[in-house]
Amino acid sequence: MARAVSNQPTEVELQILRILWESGGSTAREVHNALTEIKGTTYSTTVKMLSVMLEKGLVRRDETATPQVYRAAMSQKVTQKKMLGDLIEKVYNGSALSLVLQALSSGKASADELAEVRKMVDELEGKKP
Amino acid sequence: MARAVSNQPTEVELQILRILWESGGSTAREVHNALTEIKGTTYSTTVKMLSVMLEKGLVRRDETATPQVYRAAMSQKVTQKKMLGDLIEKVYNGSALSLVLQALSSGKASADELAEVRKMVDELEGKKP
DNA sequence: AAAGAGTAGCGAATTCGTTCGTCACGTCAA
DNA sequence: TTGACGTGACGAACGAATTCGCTACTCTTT
Repeated sequence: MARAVSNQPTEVELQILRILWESGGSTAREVHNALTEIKGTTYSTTVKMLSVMLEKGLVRRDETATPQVYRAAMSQKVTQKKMLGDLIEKVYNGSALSLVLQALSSGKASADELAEVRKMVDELEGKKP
Repeated sequence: MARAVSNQPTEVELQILRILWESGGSTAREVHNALTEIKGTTYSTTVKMLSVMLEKGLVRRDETATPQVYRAAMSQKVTQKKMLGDLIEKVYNGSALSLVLQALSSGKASADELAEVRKMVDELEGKKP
């Protein structure tokens, strides 16, 4: 048998989604121009990927426009939350806390960033005292 | 052409690793017993997966023991960090901060957990005043 | 109208992940 | 010793992901 279909976007799909999130909407050509810089694949591949993603519902397209314009079907934020939740579930045994602690202790956080995290914690604690 | 090999463990591989992390080391039979509860696959499949993972270097095995004992080649913590870093890179455009903020704002954090996060922030700030 | 250029779609080819059937071997009890 | 049983190794098979070649259209431009 084969592996089950993942509900998560794959590697390349994610790269394309990032391009679309940044642009807000692009033609196949525009997506290709951005994609080929990091992947070196052909135009044909890009178009195929877009059509696959269309079938999966990952992107929508405006067919009235010429050339057609593609947009991400889901916002970046929603997608991030989904994938984050998935990681927490599958890799952190459902513990968001240990993920957060590990992300912080990775040592990449600047003072400013730590301050932001603190602010967020303050806010959340204010809501449930 | 086909897709490139990912350096990250796949879905099933991850499930097996979690079993091994928890047990600290198991025979194929033991892994299978745990795996079949969530997957319903055959013993043959489990053994095959283990041998694939052995080739990939995801697990080691003690061949002197009978039956052979498998252990995860990498600690859970290291694997988590790798996968977390990957997610940050590919989904959060390299910003650990936005991942942390999103994880916190998901609203799943209890008061105790928030306190732990605060403690971590305190510690980190203490190191770079 | 014919040539040129870009857009879109289809299907084939390739590799990976996953699953399983089957065979070979070793051990242990009857 | 022989038969039952568990362990382990292959290789086949299938679907998913990815890549690309080729064809068909649609506009321009000459």
